[in-house]
Amino acid sequence: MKKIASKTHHRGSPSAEIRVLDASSKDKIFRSAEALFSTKGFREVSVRDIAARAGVHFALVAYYFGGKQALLDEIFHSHVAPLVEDGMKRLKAITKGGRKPSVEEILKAWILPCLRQGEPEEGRMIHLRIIASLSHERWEYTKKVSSYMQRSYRAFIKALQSCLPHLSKETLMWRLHFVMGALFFGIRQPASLIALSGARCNPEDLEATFDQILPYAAAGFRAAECAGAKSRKSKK
Amino acid sequence: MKKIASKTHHRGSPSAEIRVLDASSKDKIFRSAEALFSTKGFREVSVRDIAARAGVHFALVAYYFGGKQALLDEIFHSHVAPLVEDGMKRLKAITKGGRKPSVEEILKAWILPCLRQGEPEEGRMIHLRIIASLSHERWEYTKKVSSYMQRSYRAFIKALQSCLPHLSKETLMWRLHFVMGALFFGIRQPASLIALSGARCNPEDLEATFDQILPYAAAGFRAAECAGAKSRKSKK
DNA sequence: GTCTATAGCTGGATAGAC
DNA sequence: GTCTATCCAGCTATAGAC
Repeated sequence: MKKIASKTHHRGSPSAEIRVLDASSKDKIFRSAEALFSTKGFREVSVRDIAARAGVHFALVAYYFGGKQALLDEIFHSHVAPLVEDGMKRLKAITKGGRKPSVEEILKAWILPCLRQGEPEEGRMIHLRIIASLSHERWEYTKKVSSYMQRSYRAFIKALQSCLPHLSKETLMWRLHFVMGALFFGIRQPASLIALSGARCNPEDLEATFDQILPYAAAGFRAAECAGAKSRKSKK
Repeated sequence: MKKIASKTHHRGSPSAEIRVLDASSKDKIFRSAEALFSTKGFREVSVRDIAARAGVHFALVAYYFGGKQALLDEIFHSHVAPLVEDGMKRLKAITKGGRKPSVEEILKAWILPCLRQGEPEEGRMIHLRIIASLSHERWEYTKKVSSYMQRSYRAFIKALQSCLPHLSKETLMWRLHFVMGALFFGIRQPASLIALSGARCNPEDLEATFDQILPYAAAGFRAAECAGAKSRKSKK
């Protein structure tokens, strides 16, 4: 409603990058849906809620996007794709010319895109919450996120392997999974830590989250392989 | 339908501990609801689904439990309370007589109740999924979990503090939060790691999860305090 | 204790007026 | 491009028959 320098969210138009003065109804719906989905998830939010928050009629959701599900898909894509791109870009930057980065550097390149470092404050929280909350809700989206991430995920595992060669690939995968869990959980459930810590820690402060998770995760990655790791790779 | 040695799930009856041959309709509904809520969440599951899976008529849900929400509350309570109890018991056991346990021991006491070590296999996954999925869905339940956990949480933080005295309380709180995130995420979204790892790691294998997370988290806890931790305790 | 029937609500989609 | 009116599906809950 106030700031209107918005990216278009259409995958089909690579030409038009930034379109100012685009606070059309369509745009308002899109932003409203982002905000609501990110806090409440998909099922909890009705088309009517979205329209109400955007100040438009709910019929317009179907008119512009084709339906609730289609709207979600568009939002989802617009958020996941840059995540992967940014991660790959950062990884390339630190491995340029065969250079071997430290664990910290690699983790930083993995974590920062999740926290959308560099983006304007207003959209950052929404962004991660979308990913966290949707992948927590709908199985299809977990699958989608995973398949989107495959490429960058493999590259990161490879990088980690070359700087922690004594660890098995499986262990590295587990540990990277733990990092994602810590990030997503913090962002999806800030209330939990806020309540338990008596408001002394706040996961909504993304800088603090980063400062805290990096040394913790880096040290965790450097831990020795656990005893039974190889013997029971996948028991089930 | 097969094994019927079930605990009663009524908080009001502390006397009757185990009641065999209780595979009544009420019990079937309860179990069915546990299974469905744990995999799909609350909103995604209808009373009709629950009844269908239990093989009874959907009207019975209201008859026995008073409604969908009340059923959920009962399930929820029956799962969270033991979690806290078990954690406290384990913590007491390792600190008995003023003994100072290691980080590993403390974390073990925190993690194992979450994974319900010692319980029969069939119910373990359901249990944690209930907590993870509900606290991801409804804000009230995050609040409820938090308030239930306050007591044991504080005790654990205190124990950690006494064995890692160089770390601030805030840092310990962050790190314990990361552990919970890793656990919950793994259990709620096993598909994610399974897909990304090409089925080489499986978070549904709770023993593997434990083996993997313990050395990782313990090493993470031992990491030095991050530089900016004190200065920007809670910026926001 | 169990099921039928139904009331009453919410929400997504759409045809058509403006 | 926007809104009205309406349809229809699916849900919870409940009164009352068996």
